[in-house]
Amino acid sequence: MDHYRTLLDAFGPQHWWPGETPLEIMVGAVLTQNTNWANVERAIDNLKHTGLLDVEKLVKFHPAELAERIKPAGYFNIKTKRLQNLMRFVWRNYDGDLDRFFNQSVAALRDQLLAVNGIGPETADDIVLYAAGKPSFVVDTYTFRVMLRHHFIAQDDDYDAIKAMFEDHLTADVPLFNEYHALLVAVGKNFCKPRNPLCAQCPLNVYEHDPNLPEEF
DNA sequence: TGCCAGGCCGGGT
DNA sequence: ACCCGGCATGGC
Repeated sequence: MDHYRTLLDAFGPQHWWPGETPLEIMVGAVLTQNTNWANVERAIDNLKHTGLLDVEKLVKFHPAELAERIKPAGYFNIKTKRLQNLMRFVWRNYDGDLDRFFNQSVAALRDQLLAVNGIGPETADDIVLYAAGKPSFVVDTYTFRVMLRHHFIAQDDDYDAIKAMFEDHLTADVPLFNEYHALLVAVGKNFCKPRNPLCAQCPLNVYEHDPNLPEEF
C-alpha cells in the first residue's frame, strides 16, 4: 500500500482506461492483446469513424471486412474472431445490453468472460474492472516484470497467484485497482524495461537488479 | 534493422 | 500438466 502511494506521488493519476464507453473498452481489451496501444487506437478509430462500435453491428459485420478495419492492431484475423466471439456472447445472452451483462457478481462475470474463446484472464479482468467497473485486479506482463524484479513474486507464480497477492492485501476498491494497475504499467514502461532496467532512477528503487534474471525480466 | 508491444489458443510431448 | 509456435502491424 505504501508502494501504491509512492507510485501515485511519482507518476500522478493515470486516468485509465484510455477509452470512453464500456463497449469501446471491451473492444480495446481484445485488440491490445500483446499489442502496442498506439496501434490499437488506430484500429478503434477505424471502427468509430465507420459507425461499427456497436454490439449488433460487430456481430453481424462480415469478418473479412472487420479484419480490414482492425488491421493496424495486428493479428487481425484472430482478433476478428475473438472480438466477434465476445460480441456474439453478449448479443445472444443479453440482447447486446451491457448493463444487464455487467449486472452480476465479479466472479460470475469473470467466469462468463473466460468461457469465451479468445478471452483469457487479463482480457477478462480488463473488462470486469475498466468496462464493468467492478473490483478485479488486472495482471499483465508489466505487473509480472515489476513484481518479479522487486522479488515480490517468484518466476513461476501464475496469473491467479499474482492477482491474489494484490487482492489479499488491498480492499476491493475500484478506483484503487484501476489506478494501481495503471501505475504498474507506468513503472514498467519507464523504468522496468527488458534489457534496459533503469532501477537507479525508479521510484521503487528498493532493490539491486538481479543480473541472474533472464534478460526479458 | 531487428526487436518490441497492456495475450491467448491449440497441438505436441 | 507444461511447453511452444503461431498470430501481424507500426514505431523506434
